Amino acid sequence: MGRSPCCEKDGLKKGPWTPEEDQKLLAYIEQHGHGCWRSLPAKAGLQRCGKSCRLRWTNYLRPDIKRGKFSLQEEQTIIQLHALLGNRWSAIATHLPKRTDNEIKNYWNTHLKKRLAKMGIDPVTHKPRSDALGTGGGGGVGGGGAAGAQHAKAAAHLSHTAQWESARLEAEARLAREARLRSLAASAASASASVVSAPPPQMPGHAAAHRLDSPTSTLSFSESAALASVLQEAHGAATAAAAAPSAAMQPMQAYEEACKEQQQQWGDHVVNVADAGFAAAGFRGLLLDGSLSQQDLRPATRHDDDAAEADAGLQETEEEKNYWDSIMSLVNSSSLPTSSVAVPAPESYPSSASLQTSMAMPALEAYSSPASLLTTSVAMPALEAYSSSASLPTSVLMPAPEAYSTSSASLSTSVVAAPAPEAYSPALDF
DNA sequence: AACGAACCCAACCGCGAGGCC
DNA sequence: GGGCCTCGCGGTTGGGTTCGT
Repeated sequence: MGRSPCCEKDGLKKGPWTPEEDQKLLAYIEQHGHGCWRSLPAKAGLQRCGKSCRLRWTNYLRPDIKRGKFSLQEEQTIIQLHALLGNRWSAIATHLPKRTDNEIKNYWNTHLKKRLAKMGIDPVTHKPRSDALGTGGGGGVGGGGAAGAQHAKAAAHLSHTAQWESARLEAEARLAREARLRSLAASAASASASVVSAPPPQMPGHAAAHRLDSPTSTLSFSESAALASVLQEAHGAATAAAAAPSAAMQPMQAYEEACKEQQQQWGDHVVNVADAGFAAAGFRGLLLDGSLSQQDLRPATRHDDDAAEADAGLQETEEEKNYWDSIMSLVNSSSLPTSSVAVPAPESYPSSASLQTSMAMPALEAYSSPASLLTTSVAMPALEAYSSSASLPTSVLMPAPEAYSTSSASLSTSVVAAPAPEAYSPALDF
């Protein structure tokens, strides 16, 4: 309450910015940097509060801002990250180079939210709408209870995953910032051979040169690449899984319809239904369990004893499946930048279990040094290391958030402590 | 052509976190 | 340790534009 008024001083202008004001602000920042936002308006000759100036700069005038329509890949990224992070727009923005959190937020609210709603998906929970009817009232005692328990478990997993991802993002952000600072310091000290790799293409090089960095663009490349690698590998594993006996796949006609609709609505992208289905299984499993769901992959036959329970569970997961199928179909239909991200061949993932191994290690490796965050090719481990069908314990795959403490040193330590891929023997198979 | 509804997006507002004194 | 200040974030607003009748 003791807060000092920011924009309430008399004489300070509010509302839309004029071109003259933009020019003044731009000229001042290009010459001096923004420094202290509070004192900037007076120095720049603007009748605005510092907050307004900062907003105008970060959301509109910043030179490293891409304007215009969002690409399909950007939409996918937003949807997927929103499922993980919720309304943490700034965190989401770090994955989308040249997009501001405000722009993403607006795009979500005006486009994506409605689109998901149209598809019958709750944009808040990212679960099918009908889900609420099944579990909300707690009406079903028998099968509904089992389904509800499963759902709660899945939700808990998802929540845990989101927390972990959140902690990971923060750790990566810190590391990336440190790495870039080191990089800048190194290049300033010596113009000779570069110690750390050059800034990635998406990085606003000129902004860095002018010390006009956006606070939200520090790790866009590394994080995007890391995300892309995970998704790409999920896809790769799914492709391999699709080569397995056809009995392993459940019919998904509704999903096929959704895919067709999406193809019409979202653009003319090729969607391999079987492929996407398994990719969905993989990605959904990753989100909910940190592993591929056996239910998704096992043959249709099962024991009679747990048939009823499994039916209930299936009904539950079928809805989730629809959602993640639709998301994964988008992933499937897009072309990820394979040139920048080393992607293992699908053959490297002979089973669902190996998916766990392969998906975990690149991410872990990526944290092994701050510099590696800027060069994803360095981060990728040897593919042969992941050919075994061994599954990894979740604790190894996903270190507890505490492992990603504020210091990069402790992060590195925790990563180094993880066993080498070879250490994951087939004995761990389920 | 006119009007209202719906949509879009830049900008504002309030709050919390972190740093500094 | 506590208060103040600055900054960044997320939710919300409101004015301009587009669409439908």
